[in-house]
Amino acid sequence: MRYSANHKMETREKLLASSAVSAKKSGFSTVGVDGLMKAIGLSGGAFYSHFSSKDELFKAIVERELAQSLDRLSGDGAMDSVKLERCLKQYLSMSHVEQPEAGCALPVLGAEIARSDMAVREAAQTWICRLHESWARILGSDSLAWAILSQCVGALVVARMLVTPQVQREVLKSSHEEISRRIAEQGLD
Amino acid sequence: MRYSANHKMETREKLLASSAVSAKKSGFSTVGVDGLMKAIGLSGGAFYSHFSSKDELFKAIVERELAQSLDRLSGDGAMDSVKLERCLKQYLSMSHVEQPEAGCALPVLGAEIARSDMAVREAAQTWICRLHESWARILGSDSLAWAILSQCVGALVVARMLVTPQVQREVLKSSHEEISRRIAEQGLD
DNA sequence: GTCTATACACGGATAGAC
DNA sequence: GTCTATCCGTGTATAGAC
Repeated sequence: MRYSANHKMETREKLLASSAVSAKKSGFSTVGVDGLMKAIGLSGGAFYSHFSSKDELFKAIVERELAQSLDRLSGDGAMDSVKLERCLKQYLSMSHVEQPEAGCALPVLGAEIARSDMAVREAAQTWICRLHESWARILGSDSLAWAILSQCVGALVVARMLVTPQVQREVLKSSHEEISRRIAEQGLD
Repeated sequence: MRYSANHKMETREKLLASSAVSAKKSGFSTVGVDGLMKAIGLSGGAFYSHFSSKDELFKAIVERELAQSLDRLSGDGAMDSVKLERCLKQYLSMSHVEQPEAGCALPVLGAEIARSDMAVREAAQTWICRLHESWARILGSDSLAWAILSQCVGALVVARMLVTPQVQREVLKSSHEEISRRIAEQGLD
């Protein structure tokens, strides 16, 4: 073969990483296959050697992104209140609001995932539930884990719609305070 | 004139209402001008007698939707704990999850609003801040109002990504419980 | 596997008749 | 104000050469 098996893997990985950034920046339906390929220095036609359709790419992006989020947010198993606080601070930060392309996929792609076919949503559910389980274990409460997860996602969606940095900051700070307060009340396992 | 001034107003209103439904169902960038006009029984070309561009329509949709949300969620001024609970129950319900086209625009259009130009985001900010003020007055806390607003939006975004109704219900119920508990602790003004 | 070329549908927007 | 026709760009996807 003129191209090594390794080459294909590497190209696929580059495509996934680059496409995830583009999708989080501009929305997945907005970006075209041609643009996604050009972004990694290839032509549009080469796309279909890696994915049979754009939808299949989306599923792969969602899986990759959420696996990464699980990694970032669930920690290495030993999660104490300090690490938890650091996690929250990073998620509910202005830099996260300002750089959607580098952050969590749920606030940006949530609506698009919700409109996708079953394959994508099943993938999303699997990873979201893993994320939830991880937090529920740390917090000692299934309900609280879902509530905090929702609130974090919502805070970013709301803050990103706004124009004024001060108001954005207020939104982030409010969720951060309410969550910290609730966790302090609850105590960790 | 062959068409009354009233006719234009009515057509514009029909277009706005119908387009909002389409946008909430399929995403604004996904739907085409032609489809939006056909949905109210007109041809695509007639669109530009009402809006100079698709973006201008989006701004109008956002304003109309958020004004409506403010109306639904802020109540008529006299908001007691019973009305508040009814509001939350409706927002965090399975029918709201299942029928995005009939519900709040923030969870569905939030990401698209965030990517829009300043005109749209300024309109969004104005109405979101009014909504916040209304809730803050009721709750007696700016911070709590932002936190609850974010959590409600986030819960819908998260629930809609999922496939299994039981998990969706759990997400909704968790946020509902946490919010009710927090409000009970806080007390109303 | 990647390229160029292409088929084909649909996007937003405009022009002129009624 | 609405229609039909049209311009022009872009979208996804495929075919065949290398």
